[in-house]
Amino acid sequence: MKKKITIKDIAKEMSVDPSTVSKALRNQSDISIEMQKKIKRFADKVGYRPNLLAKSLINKRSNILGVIIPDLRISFFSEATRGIYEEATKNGYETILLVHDENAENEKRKLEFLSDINVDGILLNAVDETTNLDLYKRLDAEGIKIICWDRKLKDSNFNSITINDKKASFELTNKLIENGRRKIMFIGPNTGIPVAQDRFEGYLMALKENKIRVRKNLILETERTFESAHNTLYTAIQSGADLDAIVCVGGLIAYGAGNAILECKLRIPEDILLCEFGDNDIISRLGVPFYTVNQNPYKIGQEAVNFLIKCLKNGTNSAKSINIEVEHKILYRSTGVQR
Amino acid sequence: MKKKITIKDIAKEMSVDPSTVSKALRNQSDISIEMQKKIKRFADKVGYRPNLLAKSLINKRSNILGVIIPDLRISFFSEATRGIYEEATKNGYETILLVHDENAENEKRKLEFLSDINVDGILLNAVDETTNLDLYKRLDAEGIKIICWDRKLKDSNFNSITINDKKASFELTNKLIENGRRKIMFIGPNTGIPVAQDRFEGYLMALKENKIRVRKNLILETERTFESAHNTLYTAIQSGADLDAIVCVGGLIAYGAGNAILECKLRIPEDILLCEFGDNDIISRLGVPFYTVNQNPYKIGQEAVNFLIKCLKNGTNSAKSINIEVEHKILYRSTGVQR
DNA sequence: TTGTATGCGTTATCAA
DNA sequence: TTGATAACGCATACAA
Repeated sequence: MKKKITIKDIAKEMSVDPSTVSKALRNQSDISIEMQKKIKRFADKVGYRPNLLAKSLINKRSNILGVIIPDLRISFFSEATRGIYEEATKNGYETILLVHDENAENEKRKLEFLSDINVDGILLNAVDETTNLDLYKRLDAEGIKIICWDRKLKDSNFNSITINDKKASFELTNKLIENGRRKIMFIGPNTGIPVAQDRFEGYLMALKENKIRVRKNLILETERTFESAHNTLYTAIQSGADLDAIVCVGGLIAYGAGNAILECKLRIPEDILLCEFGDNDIISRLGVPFYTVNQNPYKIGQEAVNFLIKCLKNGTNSAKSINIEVEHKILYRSTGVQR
Repeated sequence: MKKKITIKDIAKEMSVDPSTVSKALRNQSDISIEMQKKIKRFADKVGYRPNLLAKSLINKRSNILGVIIPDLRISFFSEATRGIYEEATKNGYETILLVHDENAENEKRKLEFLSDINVDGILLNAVDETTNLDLYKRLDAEGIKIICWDRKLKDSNFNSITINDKKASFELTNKLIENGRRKIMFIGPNTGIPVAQDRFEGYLMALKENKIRVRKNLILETERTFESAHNTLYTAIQSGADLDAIVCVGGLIAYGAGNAILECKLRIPEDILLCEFGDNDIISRLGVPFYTVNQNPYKIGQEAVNFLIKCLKNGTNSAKSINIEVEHKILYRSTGVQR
């Protein structure tokens, strides 16, 4: 096993002091150009690479950003993640990606890990807004900048970047009403995730504006999983729930709900219009058309990184309750060639 | 900014030596149970968390695994990744995910990053087998275990875990022939990626066994991107290529190829049968049925981790030319309820 | 312009 | 059973 070459090794080989090597490699002006060149050439030849752990132990900065996402199967998250790492790379940061799977315990472990390795900042798509709030705050206090994207944290003041969820949901629900639907169901989690609340409010607004009565049995609560959404809706339909459209808060929920609808031998879109947020690939598996809110995931990712880096550069607080809004689009996805 | 609490801080507060604290926290037997309890209680109270950087600087082990994948949009990779991190977590390892986007330069940067932060091992889905081969070997020499999954590296001896690509491709092509197709196109990259070679060989085998002549103009070369695959096939069809089925080496290629077919006003599956490897969500966007090879991505991920951990535990070499084979399934994905 | 000493947070090896 | 010291790889004041 060939040990990795260190500054010490180089220093010994060249009979100079380690500090001289260290300085030379970082273009410190108090080392002669001659010496700098000589040392750099040698370091290059032997394939020297600085140990990031040691570096950031001293610098208190790692140039690493952590990205926490709920799920890899949801294309909204993977697209946003692409925006994040491409933009981060451009700016000289390395990003590492972690998945919490809608599980607060997982999220906690991931966050602590990121703290343990001293990342500079975190781009967070949180499980919910309450469970790990204290931890978010602790990390913030430790100096790790946190930017929330897609899901904001209402009762905290972390900066965030999202679409206007309320407006989008309002527009989406209106589209359904324009299509002649009046028995519109809403299905989402109710664990205090503001993004779900905003979408719920937009839904209510649209109903109200169109003088459609809100019916309790058309409002369903589910976890953000295929199974939960599927079972919840399946049971509801079997119990006689009467709907002609359904607004789903997320992609996995829509996939589960759509599956339940088809399983109940109802047709999409003839009997029930299917809607979701995120323009997610996985819905296409159902082979039916659907309404969706395209959230510009790539752009959300890019802007989230830029926002974070700005905070890092300025050393300003990342908890100033600033929310950046990215524009959205309501789309109807039918099958066949597109994009 | 509240600084993170360290062992030194605890030691000072409790008027003991840092080394005592260190030992107590790690249940070293030479510290009295009394003392251990007292110290642990205090550490807990103040929310002490060990600094992983400092730890692994000494231990030469980080308990971190790096996972490098080509693309997040391809569900095969994301499913495999789930298998990886769930299994890794079970075994007390943290995994960090990096994406190379089929770009060797990216891959190099990611690999060096992983080396720079001293990960214990890497689960690699390589860009190709030649470009960064020296780097793979260097990392291996440094003691970082590397396991290849999905794509093996033919001329090296890194352990790997894949399906039997040749057999799968043979079976897949045979299915097409059973369906009455004779003008079967093959489209894939030819940058020395063995997985593509094996699949190509399987395709050739099936043709041969069925006494179908291999036609040069039915073998197309493309990069692993939507655009490249799309343009390549579009041009071929416009130039009069005559095919009634197409075997695509990967998901993005199939997506691009399928798109080109539909754009040329040809029907899938009536005019052309579409096939791919990986059972990828993104194909569903086309809204057409397709043949696919399900590669058991979750299982590949799990077994890859277990393989890697075994190497780590035993301290055995990870380059012994061992290949683990995971079973595959040929599926026909039509739209509607499924899974 | 170069070298020396010290420290980042942790652990291993001694000595007490 | 506990404490002192050196070390991991690197960086930075300061001395030479």
